[in-house]
Amino acid sequence: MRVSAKADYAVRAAAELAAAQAEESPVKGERLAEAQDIPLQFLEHILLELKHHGIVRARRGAKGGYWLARPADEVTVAEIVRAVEGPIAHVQSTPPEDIEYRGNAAHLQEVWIAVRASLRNVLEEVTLADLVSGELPEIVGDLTSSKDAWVAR
Amino acid sequence: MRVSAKADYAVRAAAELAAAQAEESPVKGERLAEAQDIPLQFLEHILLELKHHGIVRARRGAKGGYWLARPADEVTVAEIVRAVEGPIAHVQSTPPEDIEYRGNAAHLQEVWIAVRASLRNVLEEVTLADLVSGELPEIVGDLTSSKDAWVAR
DNA sequence: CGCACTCCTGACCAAGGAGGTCAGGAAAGT
DNA sequence: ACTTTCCTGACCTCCTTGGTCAGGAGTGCG
Repeated sequence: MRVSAKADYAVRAAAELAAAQAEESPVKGERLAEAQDIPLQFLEHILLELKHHGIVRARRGAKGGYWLARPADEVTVAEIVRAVEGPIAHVQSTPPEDIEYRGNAAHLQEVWIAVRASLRNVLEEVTLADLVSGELPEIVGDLTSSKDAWVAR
Repeated sequence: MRVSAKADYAVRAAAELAAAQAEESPVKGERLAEAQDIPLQFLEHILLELKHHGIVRARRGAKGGYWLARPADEVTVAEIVRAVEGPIAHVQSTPPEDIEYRGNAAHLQEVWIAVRASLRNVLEEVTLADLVSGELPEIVGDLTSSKDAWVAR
């Protein structure tokens, strides 16, 4: 139930690309790496994965670089996380809807389904445009408004 | 963002213990392992962790076994997951409230906080008693009622 | 007491993932 | 031709996952 460095890096780099969408020229990997303090060579692997998933485009050579394949308000955080981490909220590497629980754990499946749904409610609502502008969807505001949400347990 | 086998096993075993709370004698590890089809020796390690976290108690010898340290309606799924997996929704192994994001990713922190809060909303609401009875809290019903929640993406 | 039973503990192990680095190749521009 | 930048695969170290194995220590019973 943790977020990997890769996913964190991927979202941050994508946020930079979203912000740069106005400029009509691609952004170099080096600039992304510096802006977000991410190891360059590792970042390029991540960007390649995003490219393979159709989230990002790239061109090589002088004046080359990366840019978003779609408008920033059509790319969700969920997409990016899935591109680099795989499916969200799998249990033992299988999707919760495929698991059959026995005995007194029979209803555990519904709990894991609910967990996945609640993650989706956040991650699929937030777009890169939201992230860059800081105007996050209502659900994020609701969830973060409680003081409780900001303390560890 | 996945649920480990260990966490899944731990919750299932705990559910069996919750159901057995009426019988006034401890439950053997072997019986738990068979009821939930969990490798016995692995399960005993897990039960030991739960014991160290004060969730479970145990006695050895003939007529020994495990039982819940508290009533089943006072033990949440969140507690069990934390006992075996550690803190929920950490990013790069640090809690989201301790991370400082720069540049265009500045608001990413709020997103991860919201992710954690939404997980807590589910995992801290569901108790072992809920799980065994099948009468899950309202929030779980809300989240699982949509057909959408049951399909992969 | 002695013994069977059950939990308790640490060591170990194979496979894979996390989080990178390195070296070289292939397109694009000038 | 040459530089720039992405593209790709190989490699690396450390840690986690999902276990197994061997033995020790407490508990109850005859």
